[in-house]
Amino acid sequence: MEEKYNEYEQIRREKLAKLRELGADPFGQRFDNTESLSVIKSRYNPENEEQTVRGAGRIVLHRDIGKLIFITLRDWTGNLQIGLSKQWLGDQWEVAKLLDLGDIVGMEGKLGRTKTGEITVWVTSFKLLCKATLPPPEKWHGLQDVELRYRQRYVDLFTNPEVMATFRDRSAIVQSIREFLTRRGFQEVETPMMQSIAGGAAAKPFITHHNTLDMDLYLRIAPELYLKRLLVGGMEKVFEVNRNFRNEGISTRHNPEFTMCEVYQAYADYRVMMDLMEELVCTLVQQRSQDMKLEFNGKTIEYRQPWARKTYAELFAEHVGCPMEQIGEVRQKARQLGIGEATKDDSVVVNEVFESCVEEKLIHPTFVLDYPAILCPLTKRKTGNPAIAERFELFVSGMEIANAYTELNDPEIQEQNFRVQLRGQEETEAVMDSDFVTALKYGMPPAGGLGFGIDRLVMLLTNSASIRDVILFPLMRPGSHV
RNA sequence: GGGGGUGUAGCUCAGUCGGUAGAGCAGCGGCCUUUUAAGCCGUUGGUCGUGGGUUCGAGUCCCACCGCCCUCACCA
Repeated sequence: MEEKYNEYEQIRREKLAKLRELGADPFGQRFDNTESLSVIKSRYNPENEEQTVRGAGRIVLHRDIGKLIFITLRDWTGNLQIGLSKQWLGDQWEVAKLLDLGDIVGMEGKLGRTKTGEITVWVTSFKLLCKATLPPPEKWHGLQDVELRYRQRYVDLFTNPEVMATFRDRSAIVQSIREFLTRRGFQEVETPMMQSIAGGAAAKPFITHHNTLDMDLYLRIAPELYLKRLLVGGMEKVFEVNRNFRNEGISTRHNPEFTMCEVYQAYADYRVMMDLMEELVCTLVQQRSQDMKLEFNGKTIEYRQPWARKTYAELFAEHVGCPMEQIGEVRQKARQLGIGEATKDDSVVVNEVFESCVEEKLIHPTFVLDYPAILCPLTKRKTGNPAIAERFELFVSGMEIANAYTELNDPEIQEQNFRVQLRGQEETEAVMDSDFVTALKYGMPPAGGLGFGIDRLVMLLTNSASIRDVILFPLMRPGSHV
């Protein structure tokens, strides 16, 4: 198939041939014994300007002033200026003159400074490691087009250092979470991503098909029911960090695939998980803020402990203005809010009013506890009050960050809750996970369970307004641009 | 799915009342051995998202469609 090259590509492809004539491989080989550019920079010592250093990176700025070329190299630790002089390079000078923005080079030289004080590697030899045949975006503004940034994240990463920083942060956060839990004796496990029954949450699943078994499978919407099977099996403290898939709307807070951390601890309850969550997040905040305050969406969030802990009913009365039990008033409020309440159950109306009146008010970390039991089919009821479930959600900046409960371990109630849930669901999803009920019949210790979305937590910790800014390759429709 | 916004050179962006398509960066040619978004001189580059329509004439007005962003709805 004949390919069409634009002006830039054509010119750079011509340079490939020139480079080969000069004996330079435009798509070079391994380049060993390098140090990162920021380390090289930090090694500068005015007492010793003869240190030999070796590094590699991409050309992000290029100033050719004739017989001397200044280049700013970038690797994922930072930028470093190098100077290439005709006087020092001999045969390689011809190659140096063919270097372009975007090329990747390895170099060796003496670490010194220019007369204006810029730390600079005076290059004694270099190797072209990869010729870029497409030009990078504009050097000052970088890549701004949001669509292109998501579709061509590889360009976004090397042109916009703050994007690289966000994803390095994300990686560090996930690592810290693993360390935090592992240090407390939790064991990381992996449970099925492909499930024959999509359980553990109420979301629309993605469907896929196994050819040999000739059966449909669901990409999981939650790992919960498998992790609790492990509690039955005798694993006492487990967690899993992995993807969930939900076939629902996309927004600044929702991506169809997202990363979830779920944690289960035998012999605990939701209050234990509340303490665990508070400590975990504070540990993460502490690693990036001296005063336990972080900016998010233009607001300063105060993470200093202790965090607010309020019941669902308290918050309802406080922000809606009437007790949740007074269903007549609640329904009136719902109508004011434009919620079509007529055909809905009381509990659903109450919850919708709660979601639209209360959640957005919870800016600083707030645990909302003791939800109406009807909303919580997998949760143990409060002792002495079967209408209330031992469940909490954590809100920060109006965003649901975590969801946790004392796990229901009574197989009879569980089966009953499943049956209630099945009513009113579509046929494809209406399958009872009877094996899970069987597991409970063998006996699951009382336990606390906790789930939190890694992506949203990373948003908070990195002050990212959209979930797409913390997911390397957010889902996009196939585009025609690229 | 509804509402609002947006799409112009490789990138970042202007484009007035409907009247020959613009700048900066990048590129190409030239000068330059200490530049800092290097500078100076010259210069190439366009299916104005796509398809229709109105008009003597459309980047601009109208209709439809496509992508993206925001928002609402949906969302245990």
